[in-house]
Amino acid sequence: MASRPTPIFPHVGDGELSTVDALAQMSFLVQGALERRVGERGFSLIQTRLLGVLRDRRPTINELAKLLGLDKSSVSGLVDRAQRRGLVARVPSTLDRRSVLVALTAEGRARASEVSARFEADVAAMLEPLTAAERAALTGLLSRVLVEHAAAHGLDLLATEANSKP
Amino acid sequence: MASRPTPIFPHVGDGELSTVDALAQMSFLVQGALERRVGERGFSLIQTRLLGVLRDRRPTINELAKLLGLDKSSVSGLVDRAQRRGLVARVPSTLDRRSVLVALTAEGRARASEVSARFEADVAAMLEPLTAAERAALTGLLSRVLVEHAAAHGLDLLATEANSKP
DNA sequence: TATTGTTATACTCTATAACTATA
DNA sequence: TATAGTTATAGAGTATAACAATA
Repeated sequence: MASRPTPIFPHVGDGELSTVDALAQMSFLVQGALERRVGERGFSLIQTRLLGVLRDRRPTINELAKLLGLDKSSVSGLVDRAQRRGLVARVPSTLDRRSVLVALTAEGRARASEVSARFEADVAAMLEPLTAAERAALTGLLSRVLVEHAAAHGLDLLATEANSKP
Repeated sequence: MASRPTPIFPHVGDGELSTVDALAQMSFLVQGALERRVGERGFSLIQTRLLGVLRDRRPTINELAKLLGLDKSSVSGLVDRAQRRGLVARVPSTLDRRSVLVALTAEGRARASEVSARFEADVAAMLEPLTAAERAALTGLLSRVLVEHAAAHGLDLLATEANSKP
């Protein structure tokens, strides 16, 4: 109830939380877990996302830029660094000789799986204080928010053309 | 139920979500809102956090490093850039002449308030699909998770010494 | 000797603008 | 002409190591 400032930074305190505060703090907690987890493995968050999107896609640089919300020149450098580490490969497109397709290597796929398994375990551990019923309730509430938000914003977190293309 | 890969990247899809997925996606959504919001104002997330922690503190560089989880050299540069923009000031400590205290300027305080108000509004808007009772339930569940996590990890998200010092 | 803060250096990440090679 | 990708450049953000001033 106190007039504590908005937790723009992580702050797990003692007082009552507003829903906004609780959500903000939870997001910092989850993101922090992810960053720490990938950092242990020598990855950045964006490199991890790159590997993540490549798990079920083989996009062009341009498509990657839309998927990740970055400029194509940023993606070019991102892919350079991942390639230098043996995690991805550039495959020339046969349909359009200007394009290159970016694909995971076996090594990259292995690393992506490791990191995501550990991250899942971290988040699952955070949820242990809740009973199964409570977890289900939480999932339901969050899903409602996510689905409504996606509907209201036309899935603005994803460049949807690239995604809906089979 | 499908074997969709872990959403290491934002992905608001159509299938059922696990609690871990829902939480991860929500955290990306919230962080994305924050990044977009502060980006509009020409701020980075870390600059915003810097302003945030300074709202009720006047820490040394070292204390800031603990609060933000960064090396002191990183904080030195961070403060340099904020100072160049007129958002913070370095105040020489009278107790220890090696130390400097970092304080918000009036301008910095104004910017911090603006950004946090807008961010709160964004998150509140996301929660609109829920009834008041549902929001209360969500808050309760998230608070439980946050409090248990803080207890289990000794508040590892904060450098607690600096915080518990009045 | 130990600690506080800065600086030098190196790397990642990001964007804008200019360029090339295809289309 | 327009598009796909790269490169050049500039800047923020981060860490490690070496340093000066103070304790």
